[in-house]
Amino acid sequence: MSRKIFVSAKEVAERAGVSRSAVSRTFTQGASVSQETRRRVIEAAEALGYHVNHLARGLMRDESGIVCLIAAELDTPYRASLIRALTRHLQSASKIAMLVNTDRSDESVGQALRLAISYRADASIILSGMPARSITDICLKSGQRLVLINRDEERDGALMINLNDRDAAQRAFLALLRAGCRSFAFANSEALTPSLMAREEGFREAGRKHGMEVAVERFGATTYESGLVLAQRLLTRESRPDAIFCANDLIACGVMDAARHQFKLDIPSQLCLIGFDDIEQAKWSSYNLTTFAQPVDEIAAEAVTWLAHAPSQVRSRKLVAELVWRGSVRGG
Amino acid sequence: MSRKIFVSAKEVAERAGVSRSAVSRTFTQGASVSQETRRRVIEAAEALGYHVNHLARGLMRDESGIVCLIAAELDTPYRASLIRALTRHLQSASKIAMLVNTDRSDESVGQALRLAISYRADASIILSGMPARSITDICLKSGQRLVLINRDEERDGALMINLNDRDAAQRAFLALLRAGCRSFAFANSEALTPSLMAREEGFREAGRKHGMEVAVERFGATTYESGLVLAQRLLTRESRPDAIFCANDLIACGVMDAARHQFKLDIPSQLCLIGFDDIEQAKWSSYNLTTFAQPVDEIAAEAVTWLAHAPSQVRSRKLVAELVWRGSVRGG
DNA sequence: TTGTAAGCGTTATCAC
DNA sequence: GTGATAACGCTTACAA
Repeated sequence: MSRKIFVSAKEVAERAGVSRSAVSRTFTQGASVSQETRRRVIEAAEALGYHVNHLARGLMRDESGIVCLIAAELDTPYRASLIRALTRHLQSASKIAMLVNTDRSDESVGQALRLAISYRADASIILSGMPARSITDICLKSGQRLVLINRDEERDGALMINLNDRDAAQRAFLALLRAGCRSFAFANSEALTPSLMAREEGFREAGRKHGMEVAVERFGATTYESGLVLAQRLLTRESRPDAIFCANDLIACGVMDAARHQFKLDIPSQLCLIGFDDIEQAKWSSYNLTTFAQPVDEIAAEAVTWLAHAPSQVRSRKLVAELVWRGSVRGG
Repeated sequence: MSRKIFVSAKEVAERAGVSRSAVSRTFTQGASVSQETRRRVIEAAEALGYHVNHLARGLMRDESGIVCLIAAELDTPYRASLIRALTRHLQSASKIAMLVNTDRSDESVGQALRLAISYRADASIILSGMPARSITDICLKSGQRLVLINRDEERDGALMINLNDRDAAQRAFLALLRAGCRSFAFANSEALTPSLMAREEGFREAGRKHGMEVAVERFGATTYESGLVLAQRLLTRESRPDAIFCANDLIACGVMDAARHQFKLDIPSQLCLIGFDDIEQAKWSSYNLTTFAQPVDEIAAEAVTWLAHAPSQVRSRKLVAELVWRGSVRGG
């Protein structure tokens, strides 16, 4: 099929009139080569268009330089920004990202992990789903690093990065209470992921603590469209909520649009809304959404630092999502 | 640092009581192995957690299975959805995506391409920027496939996938004209990419053809925020436009928000708007934007089909972006 | 500093 | 169908 003919170190060596090892050393960090040899090698390499074969290099070294990113729904705003941050940080650490698109099933995550093993990835970063222990065990036993972002199950030897979802939800409740809201609701999807559930439970718990009922509605995927449906359901209840905490910004935008355009409610005077993630659209003036900011860059930095450096003792990091005050809650 | 100890074919062979070649054949498409041998190999492999080393395999075969995706601003809605589509299609073709995040500079694209060569990628797909000919020549000479999406410069041997930006822009003009608009404007960024410029020129040309002046404003990056500024500039002109064609949806959303919230204009009765891309947010009821839909899935399918199959004669594909009628243009 | 030689884990070729 | 053996392109002792 495709006849690939890349130039090899041997050819460079011949042209430069040195040995193959000299070429290798020229392109290896901290190897000892004389100025003169290096110069001649570089020159020949340049002329021939030589590039070290990382496949072969990965065979010898115990680092391939590859890190596997495993995620579903890559085009979701929050996910996309996390992937961007991760690739950026990885590249700064001289690693390269392999991107595997899974559906939500744990089976497909397992498949992705197998792929990561096949390419001898130095690490895998899992953003969606939770693979079976059998496969993560192989990863870890093989010496592959594993980073779990916003998953709750543990894996010995893996790094878990989590947010203070529960606390944030409680803060959300307090903020809404202070804004004078009396009837609280939580708009969730049916995805039931750890972080989404933690937000729901945190919010419920805060309600309980203050002796207030929290209406909870769950529907479909974690999308804008679900937000529309959720608003429909919540805002037609006999005791209509005047405060809705949404599982994430996408849902919040849907809820807001339905509340405004369908129920003709004014935000925030008749309905206060809080989201989660602080996606780009939350800042858009049509939404101007009060929400919790995911520390995307910090998450990426933590992950990459951990997997690039010595296996430190830290097994779990909890980062905080700060409340960003905008216009969807009174006062502030 | 990290002690990686993956299990090799040799170990599987020993455990299964067969030769290394038997193991290799078991995992190679269309190799001849007896039922019995295969069974024993699979069993041993399973027990040991063996996975074929794609690095080593890529060394022998002339296919690594790796395809390099090169793009800037990965978290932009359109880009993110294209990346999602590409990874999905690549995976269906048993390829794996490597993701390289560039800034807009052509230099960084060149770096990305070098990386692609280093990992012996079967192909590179460029979504942003345009690398120097010197480096693309190396790619092509090495037998690496090259796909350019929405770039205008040619590279012999590469596949170019383009949209009918010019025609679309002309259609946009006609649609706005038919809606009764009298004063036309184009809101562009300063990115000056081929597709953005083609849209601008197509729109201008259509105006000229109908003897109408088209106001053009360019500002900043291709973002929502730029849209806000562009609206500011366009809507304060002495002859305020009642029709604005925007370089893309992000800008359109910004223009719309500024027009509504700042200038208190009603869409579409006082101002008609057309965007480009048909990002998720264009469907959101706050925008309900009439726009051209990028055939994202088709683009991805074209690209992957081409690079997975025999080097067909086709060097360039022009796909069409269809106009999606929503509520930001009168009539329709 | 340099070259020689022995791997790394595969697959492809070749006898059997 | 199977098992040796020779690549593939690189890194790294080791000896010079």
